[in-house]
Amino acid sequence: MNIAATLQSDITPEGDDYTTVRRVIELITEDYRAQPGLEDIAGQLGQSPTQLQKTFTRWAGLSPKAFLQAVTLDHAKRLLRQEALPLLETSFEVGLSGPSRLHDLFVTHEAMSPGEWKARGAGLTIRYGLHPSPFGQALVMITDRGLAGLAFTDEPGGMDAFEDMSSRWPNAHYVEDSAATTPYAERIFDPKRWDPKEPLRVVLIGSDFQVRVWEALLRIPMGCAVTYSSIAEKLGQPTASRAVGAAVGRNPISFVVPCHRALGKSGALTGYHWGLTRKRAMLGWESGKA
DNA sequence: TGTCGTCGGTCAA
DNA sequence: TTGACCGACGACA
Repeated sequence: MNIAATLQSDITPEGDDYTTVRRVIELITEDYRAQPGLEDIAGQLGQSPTQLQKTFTRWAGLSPKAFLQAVTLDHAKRLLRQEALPLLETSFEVGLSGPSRLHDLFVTHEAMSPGEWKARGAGLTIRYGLHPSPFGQALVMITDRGLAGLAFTDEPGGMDAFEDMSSRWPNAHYVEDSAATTPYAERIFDPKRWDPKEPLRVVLIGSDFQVRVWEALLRIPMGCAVTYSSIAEKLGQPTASRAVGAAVGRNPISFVVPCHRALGKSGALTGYHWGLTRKRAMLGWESGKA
């Protein structure tokens, strides 16, 4: 078995686990007033509590109880209280002093020129592939300048995600090439391989305002969260929180550009392009890794 | 809950 | 350039 195949098999169980995790999140959020216990949830999924325990530990390194706690409103509010620190002004280097930062995914980024953005991807070759991830199937898109897109889907063929992404750069040339995208997928979802010495290269394709918002998101450490309005403030446009929300929503490299760490002022998750359930899952997963 | 003010982004003239 | 339209917001009753 070669190295790539080994890594693939490392990732796959987590990918399968996501189906279970997703159902659990759906159950507790649909019915959170009833506060279903572990036994109830396991029963509804046709699993034993022990099985469920194993699934969670494998997926997030977290017990189901800790995970359920991590997706509550209270927890979101706690994350926001940590925001009192001037997180967004913290550079990557300075941020290294915080322990959780050491586990974060390190990224170098460049933005496309406005001309390239207006051309809607003309002259650009985008290679893509569908890969298992802890949050369902992930559609990875790369250019020769680095990672350009990351989307999620629960559909077997992932066509919904592909159409969503390709409509952003309709003039680009798309080539299915999962051999090329596999190394990216393996790295992105494996915290053990997040290495400041070898930052992940990403290319941000968007309008000027969008790119500034996405850069701000990249400065939020793992396991932390900020509000839309605080991003607007940091950008020097304190009244633009609503526009920030719209720009965050257009983030083409979800998870890597951590749009799931942006919350409403009340701690409410407010929205997520790839589904609120996935946003909860990401926050829960991160709280286990941070 | 609902409503309403506000401000950028986007797209079509 | 302009104007219409639309939010992953936020404040308030």
